[in-house]
Amino acid sequence: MPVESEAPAPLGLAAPLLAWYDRNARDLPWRLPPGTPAVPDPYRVWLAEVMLQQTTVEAAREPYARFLARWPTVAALAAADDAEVMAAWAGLGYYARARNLLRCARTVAAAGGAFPRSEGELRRLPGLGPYTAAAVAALAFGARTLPVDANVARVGARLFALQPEGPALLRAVGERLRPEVPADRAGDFAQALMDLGAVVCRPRAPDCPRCPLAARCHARALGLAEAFPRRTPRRARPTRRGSVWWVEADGRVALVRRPPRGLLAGMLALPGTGWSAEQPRALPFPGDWRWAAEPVRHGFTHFDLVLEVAGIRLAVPPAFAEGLIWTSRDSLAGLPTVFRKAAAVGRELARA
DNA sequence: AATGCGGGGGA
DNA sequence: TCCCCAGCATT
Repeated sequence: MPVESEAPAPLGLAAPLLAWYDRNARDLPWRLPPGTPAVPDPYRVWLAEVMLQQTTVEAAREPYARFLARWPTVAALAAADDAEVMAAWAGLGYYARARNLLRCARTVAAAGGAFPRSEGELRRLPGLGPYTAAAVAALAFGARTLPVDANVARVGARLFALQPEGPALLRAVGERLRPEVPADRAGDFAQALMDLGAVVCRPRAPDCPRCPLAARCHARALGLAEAFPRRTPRRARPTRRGSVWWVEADGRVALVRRPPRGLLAGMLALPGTGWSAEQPRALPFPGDWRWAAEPVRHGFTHFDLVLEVAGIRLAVPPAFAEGLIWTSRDSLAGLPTVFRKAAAVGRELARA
């Protein structure tokens, strides 16, 4: 007998988990009720999964509805203007997702308009990593695989009292839980684990008495549910400073397009200085400027930004920089959050 | 394996 | 305030 068939026997987690899910599934706009025989539209699943990468369910609800209404099919999205999609993504963060969203839509549309069904093929599309490829395969196509997100990783870490962190934890959880995936409800199994992680097996104060898997949970048995998964200490975020300028003329304001790589790549922005540790107030040209009394503060992933805001209103639009985009003062919806904050301040400065 | 990449919701 | 979220691409 070959020794290869070392696949661990299922522990029987699916039955209690799915029974719990059938009664407690969250009502989410991109989800069909548990046990629904018809699989959902792969386009909707994919759109939701990309939007939910490192983004909370609550933050994704409204943008998801907006995107779906505006671009109801992958063909519609593939035909959209880049700037329009980037503007619609403004405020959601991680803007590489929006660029990859478009690249992926165009790839799929060019290939006939149907998403590939296999996890391996999905994995090659722009913006689909291990998680999203598995999620689309399981949720949209019923493939017997398991997407391991932060929820599933936490549930698995506690269930098996796993010590590893980061990518090693994701692998360990996948290896342990994948054999538990039932062939007929792979998508529900994944979503059940996610809901369990979000609602019961929470990062803080897990509600173990309500957990259908509590009797099988090793961390719970140790009285250490909240200690898993191990938390990696975070580094302190440095502060950077800079200035931005609200330059208004004839009801329009000067914007610029940020470079295609790096932070806020390709997004609209207010013109201004670069950002560094120590950056004094600076202006692009002399004039009757007003400085905001308080700077705008904004936290990014790895640094905090303190932005001084200067505003001026002129009779004639000045050409003080390359590539200025003169935009209606009242339609700045396409700005990332940091510039939306600064614009609100600048508009007031130029009003007086 | 480590790092860069946003923003917000909830405690 | 702090923590952490339906991760991915790049190095």
